[in-house]
Amino acid sequence: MTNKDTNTEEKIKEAARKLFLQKGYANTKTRDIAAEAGINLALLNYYFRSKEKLFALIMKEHMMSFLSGLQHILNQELDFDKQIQLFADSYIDMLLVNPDLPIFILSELRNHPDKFLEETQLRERVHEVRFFKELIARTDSKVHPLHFFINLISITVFPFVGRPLIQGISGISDQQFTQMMQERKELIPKWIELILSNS
Amino acid sequence: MTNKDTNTEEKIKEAARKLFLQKGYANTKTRDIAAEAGINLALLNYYFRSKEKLFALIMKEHMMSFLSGLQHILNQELDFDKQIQLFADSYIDMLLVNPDLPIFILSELRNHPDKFLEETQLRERVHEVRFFKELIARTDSKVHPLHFFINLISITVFPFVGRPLIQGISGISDQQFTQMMQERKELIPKWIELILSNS
DNA sequence: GTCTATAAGATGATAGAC
DNA sequence: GTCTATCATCTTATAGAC
Repeated sequence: MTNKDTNTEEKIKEAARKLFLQKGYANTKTRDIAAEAGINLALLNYYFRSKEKLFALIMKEHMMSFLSGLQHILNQELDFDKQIQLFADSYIDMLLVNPDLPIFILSELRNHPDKFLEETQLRERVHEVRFFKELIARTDSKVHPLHFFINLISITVFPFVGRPLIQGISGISDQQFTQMMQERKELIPKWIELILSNS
Repeated sequence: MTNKDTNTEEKIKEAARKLFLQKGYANTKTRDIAAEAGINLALLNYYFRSKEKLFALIMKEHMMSFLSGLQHILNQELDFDKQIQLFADSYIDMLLVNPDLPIFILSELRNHPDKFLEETQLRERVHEVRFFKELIARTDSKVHPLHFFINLISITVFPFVGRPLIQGISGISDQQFTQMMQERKELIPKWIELILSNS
């Protein structure tokens, strides 16, 4: 672990993370990864057998970090209100650091519909946790509780997925965009509470 | 126009629409398009010069239809409330027919950051219309009106982009998903009104 | 306009020397 | 473990016959 950064295997992974995230699987060439890592093309296959195996590794890693954040937050022993605040706050912070993560995951998920969902044990990891039980208790029976979870994820994550369109339409700068996302950390909990308490 | 469907040029375009939408630019091969169209590979280049030129055509077409719907709805001479209802209703109907459209546009937009935004004249087409003026009038000065537009787009469009995750986490069937999207046509206007009237 | 054949280059992967 | 050289295949695009 001392020379983790100069370790060849780790250098390749680091380069792969960066390029796959930026351009997706199909647009990233093994030669690009080798160049970015500053190593020879043959080493990629020596360490990871194939482009596909390397990708599966990176993809799983990204999905895990995306979901374990979700899982961790939603299982916190906090008041429901605090939990939503924590969710918006920490998830937006994470997205400001990794703005390309959602579009990467969602567009690759489209190309491999089942593969990654299965091996991530998505449902087992996020389901039946405190948050959902509380959510169900908070909603009347006329509206499916999932609607509110969808809303929470939507207004938190979509701005990052739709960023080019949002900036294209409104003309706001990168700095203004970041500023607005910061504002949403406080606004989202208010909006969600409002919607929940009037349903 | 009589034989529009048997017209070779149109057959190629139709095949390209289907495949590009489904798999994106990089994952679609010119051979796939030719096969899907039932014609020879050389004809693709005869009619459209290159894969890239054909793609640019299709992409622009999709963006236009995505945006002209938006533009048309938002410029309607209706009460603000009715306008939001019309937006949710007609946009969700469109998305139920073209569920892959948002992820296609957004992931290709990532790969060609500026190209398509410029030639679509995005801002000119959507900006300064009735809807936004009304939106600004409805909000107090403490919160940027764009937040509410982002919210409207988010809760309408994101479920389709995040569909694999949503179904993966919740385990709902395709039919249940469609059912919930139908429900959202009435729910979204209520939620948006609620948020707007309490800001 | 439409086809077959093929050029020209890109790309993933491996053999073999060091 | 790391490199160079190379293979085998895929992919876009074009030349040229019909």
